[in-house]
Formats: sequence, structure tokens, C-alpha cells
Amino acid sequence: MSVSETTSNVDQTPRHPIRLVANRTGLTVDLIRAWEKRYHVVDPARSETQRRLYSDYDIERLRLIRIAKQAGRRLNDIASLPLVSLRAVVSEESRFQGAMEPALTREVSWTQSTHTLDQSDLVDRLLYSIAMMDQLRFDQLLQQALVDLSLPDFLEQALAPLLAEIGEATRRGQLRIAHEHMATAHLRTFLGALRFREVFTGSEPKIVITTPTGQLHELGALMIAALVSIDGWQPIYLGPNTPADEIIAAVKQSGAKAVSLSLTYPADDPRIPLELTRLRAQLSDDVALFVGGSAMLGHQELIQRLGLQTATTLDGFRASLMQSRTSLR
Amino acid sequence: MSVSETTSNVDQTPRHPIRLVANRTGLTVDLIRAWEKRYHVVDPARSETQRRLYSDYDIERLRLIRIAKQAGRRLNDIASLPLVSLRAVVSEESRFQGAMEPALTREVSWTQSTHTLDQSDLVDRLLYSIAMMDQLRFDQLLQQALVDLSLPDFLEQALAPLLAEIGEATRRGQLRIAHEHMATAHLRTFLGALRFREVFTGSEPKIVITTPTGQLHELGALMIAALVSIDGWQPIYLGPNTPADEIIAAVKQSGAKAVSLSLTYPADDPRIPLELTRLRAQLSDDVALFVGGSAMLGHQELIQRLGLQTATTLDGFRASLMQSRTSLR
DNA sequence: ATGAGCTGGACAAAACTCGGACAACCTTGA
DNA sequence: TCAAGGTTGTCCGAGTTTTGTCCAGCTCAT
Repeated sequence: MSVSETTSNVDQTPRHPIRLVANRTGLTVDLIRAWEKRYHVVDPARSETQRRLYSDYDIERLRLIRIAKQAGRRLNDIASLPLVSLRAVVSEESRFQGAMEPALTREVSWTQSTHTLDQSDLVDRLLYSIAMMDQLRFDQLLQQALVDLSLPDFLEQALAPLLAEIGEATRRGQLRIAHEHMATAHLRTFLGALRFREVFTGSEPKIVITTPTGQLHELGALMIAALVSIDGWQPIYLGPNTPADEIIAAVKQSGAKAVSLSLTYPADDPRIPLELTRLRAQLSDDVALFVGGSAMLGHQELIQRLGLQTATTLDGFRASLMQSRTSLR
Repeated sequence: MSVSETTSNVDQTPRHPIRLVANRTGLTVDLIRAWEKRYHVVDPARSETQRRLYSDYDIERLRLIRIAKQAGRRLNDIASLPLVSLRAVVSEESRFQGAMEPALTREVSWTQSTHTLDQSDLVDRLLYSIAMMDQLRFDQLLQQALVDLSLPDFLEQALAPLLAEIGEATRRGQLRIAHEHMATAHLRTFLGALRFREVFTGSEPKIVITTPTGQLHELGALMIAALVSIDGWQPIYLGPNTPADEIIAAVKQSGAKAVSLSLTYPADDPRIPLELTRLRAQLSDDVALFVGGSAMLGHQELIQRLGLQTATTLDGFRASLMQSRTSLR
């Protein structure tokens, strides 16, 4: 399993002060110390003057534990797990099945669904920062949301609603085009960076991600790129508006095992069926072709006929992608 | 030797008084002296009368240290690092905006980067990685170049030539559209992230950056955004293709003191003169309007007539911008 | 002459340390 | 359903280190 490899990749030399660790993990300084005191979650080295010094390895542990905790785990149960198991726990938590350590099979309490409550509030705040044209605040809120939510949750519960609201508000004249432009441009930047939070070894299966000719909106495709990268795929991101022939060339050259297309607007572009048909015909059968996005709904029969994979939710998409990944080997 | 070469990228001739350094770095005069006294962060030359004289090199050091400090580093840990290591430390942090999945692809050479590429070689290697559709390698090369070069040098000596070469190679058929798409999409992400290496206090003067209606290429505008942010401006980035009225609205709402437009393609779009004229007419006189990009050359008389600011090089642009900043107060 | 820069030193705020306390919340069992 | 007990995030106080700011007395620039 590639998990054990990654463990040895993580640098164990102590060099980060506690403040930096807090910044990166989203934990408070107090909490980091408390976890150390009570559960020996980490055991940082010390400087000459007794300041804690953390390694990348420590930071990674803390991050994973925070995520597992947020998903309902007890600190006691996970505090002493090695990094490998932590990764397993977290990646499973974030959707997928997989061999759970027996000790962990206990019921997870899902009682605290407090997130969903805050969500509309978050979107409102994001919208307000856009309306104020306060790009710094907008960025802060996005960062914070990403700390509070797992990446899939962030995309599905924060970003997707936000995009819908921005569209609505602009249509209603509550936001100017300038506001929409600013928000879109910033989200393009923000989403683009998400993909690179993952470590790529180069051995991951590749997936070509783009939008077909005529589809100029790329945020959906970027969300997919960010999403698949945490599931161990390496995205080959081509940006929007790529002709079928070019997609085919990209797949061939890169040896990608899957293609994901995002369809949003215009939904009735006559080029869509043409491009999709051509694409499916030219791609070898063992390359999976996913179609997603709101405009997908209008092409059901076509998708059926071509035998394309679809998913209405990001979660569903991840699931089918997993499927097609395991069928690779 | 690699060290002398890399450091010679930044001008080391002492010429700036401490006051200017304070303005440009956002540090107080007292603090700069204190850092020198306690940690030998910089070692400025002196005038005949003992006044400190700082070089561009010193300024960049101080900027980087301020950013690293803000990320949670201790002064003691970073004060004596060479410039390239400082850049590496800061760029390490910029990958971690907020909390997220692992990271640590590249070895952050805490010590010294050993290899220096000569520029044309770098561009060749970048092109090669594009032709191979090796997005990871492409990213690595860009990242490394940014450590070896200062940001302005990176933009002017690496990125600008690279963009030209990509255009050429695509026209000659040496690269496919798919390659160009991939490279452009990645550069969009990469450049977008650069803007956030800076720490904004909110008190910086603002500049609205975009491209006018019909101009769909945004990389030039993004380069400007990255560039001005190290000179103490806060960019309000609107993405490409913004109508004049919307730019005006953005300026008014944000209170921006300048606007920068990037013109590349198509160069002869008839909307350009219309939009520029409207913009200049509607904006108050104390808002500077900059025009840049290759397509600017075809509109000389218009620019003259409207009294717009232009610059053929990024350096020139920085200089005039600096000018207009000092005239603010 | 007035303001700015220089030096050395003083001072205070901020940040980190540790041990411990506490309240909010959860689980469990009567 | 309620009480008991466990879990966990936050906070406090006192001592240390780190860091930002300020001052006094001086020189220098305009």
C-alpha cells in the first residue's frame, strides 16, 4: 500500500514553533499543548530555552487527528495511532470503506451536526464580504471554512451553495458584475491552490479534467480536480473549453485512466452532444468518462446511449471514481 | 559560484535610507534597527555621516522575514538564513494557506540551493515539461525558479519569455492546444497563488487590476497583481473581461487609488478605445490609470490623448506606480 | 532651528512555559 | 429522566523568554 511509503516521506526534523503549527493545523496553541499533556499525541523536541519544536511529521499527525476528531472520534482512541492508521481512519471517514482497525470499529457519534446550522451563516458572510468588495475578508472566510470543514464538505456545503447564491444575487441585481468578477477570480485562485495540498509521488493514476468546447466556466472542473487529488488521483487539469480531439491527445500522452468533464453553461449548446460522442468513440474502452455539472441533466439520453458515468453529487462522483480505480488493478 | 550568482539577482548596492525601507517593508524604523542590533538580520552600509544605507537585497530580506514571522517563525530561527533559504521558507508557507491535506513534495533546502539555472535553459526545461505533459515537473520547475530568482526577475526573465515561447511553439505546431491549455491553466493557478505570499494589513493603497471587455487573457493582469503586492499595494483583482462601468464601480466602492489594465489579444479590438475613453472620463483625476501588455503598442495616440500611464517593462511599471504612491500622501 | 537619524539602554507587551481548574458536553447506568 | 462520571476545550496565574517600542543625548540635514 502506498500509505507506508508516504510515512517515511514525512520529515521528522524538529523545526517549527508552536505558533506556526497552530496556524497550519487550525488548532489553538492551548489545545495543542493540552493534547500533548493528556494523550501524548505528539512529543515535540525542545529548543535550548524549552520552546517546543515540531516536525512536519508532528504537524501531519495533528492535522489528521483534528479531522478524525471532528468526524466524531474520541481522542483516546486515536491519539496513539501511528500515522499510517490515522490516514486510514481519516480517508475512510471522508467516505470510503476499507479495513478498519478492530479497535476503531466502535460507533461514531454523529449527534453533533452543528456544522449544517452554521452553513447558511457562512454563505451569508461570504456573500457580504463580496458585496463589500473586501477581498481580504473573503479570503479569510474561505480559509477559515476550509479549516472547519473537510475538503469534500467545504466544496459541497460551502462552495456550491455560495456559487449558486452569487449567481442568484447577481441576477437579482444585488451584486454587480464587478462583484461577481472579483469573487469568481478569487475562487479560481483559491480552488486552483487546493489541488496542491496533496503530495504526488507520480505513481497515482491520472485523470484528465476539463470542460468541453463552448463551456467556459471552470470552477466546477477545479472542484473536481481538488476533490480527486485527496483520493489519490493525479489530475491533469486542462482548464476550460478544450476540444474533444485535444482531450483525446492529452489522455493518450499522459496515459490517463479517466476523464472528467464539467457542464454548466450554456446547457443546450449543440456542440455538447457532438463532442461527447466523438470523445467516447475515440477513447479506448478502459478509460472511464465522467460527466458532471448542472447542465448534465439535460443530456440524460445521450449519456445513457454513450454509457457515460455520471454523478449528481460530489460524493457520488467520488464513489464511482473509487470504483473505477479499483477496477484498474 | 551558485551563491554569488543567485544573490546577484538582487541589486546589492546600498542606496536606500532607512525611512524608505520602512515604508516599503511595512516595518517601523525602530524595529528595523532592533532586528539589526539583536539578530543581524541585515548589515547595511553607512554613509559618510553614519546613516544606514540599504540595498534592494536588504529590502527583500526584510520583507521575507516579516512574512515568515507572520507565519509563526521565530526571529532567531530565520534571521541568519541566506536569501534563497528565506524564499524557500516563505514559499513553503504559501502552500499551506489554511489547514489541509499533507504536503512536503519538495525537499525544502533549509540550507542552500546548490544549482542555478541559466535563464534560457530554464525556459527550455519548462517547455519540455509542458511538451511531456508533466504537470508535476512543470510545477516543480516553476517553484524552484521562484526560489532562485526574485519575483520581478522571475516574472520578467522566466515567465514572460516562457509565455512567448509557448505561443510560438503552439503556432508552429510543436505543442498541441492541449499542451497550451494545460500550461495556461497551471500558470493561472501558480500566479494566482503568488499574490498571497504577502501579508496585507488592510492599510495599503488599493489598485484595481483587470482586463477590459473583449480581452480574455488574464495572465498579464495576474503578473501585475503579484508584482504590486510586494511593493505595498493591495490588488483588487477582477479577472479578465470587465466592462468599463464595472471597473468604475469597483474603484469607487473599494476606494482604489489606481487601475491597471492589461491588453494582449486581440490587439485591434474596436472596443478598446471606447472602454479606455469611458474609463478615463468617469474616473476621478486622482486615480492613476495604467495600461500595459503587448497590445498597448497599437494605441499610442489614444493613450497620449487620454493621458494614461504606460510602461513597457515591469520595472518601468513598478517605478511609475511607486511614483504615484508617494504622491498620495 | 527643527526634524530626522544614530547609539545604548530601559521598559513593557506579547508569547511561551507549566500546573491546575473549570464548565460544557457526552456517555452510561440506575 | 436524572445523577455520576468521563471527555475535552478553554482559561488562569506565575515565572521565563522573546520582541516591539520608547527615551536621552547626541550628530547631522535642510
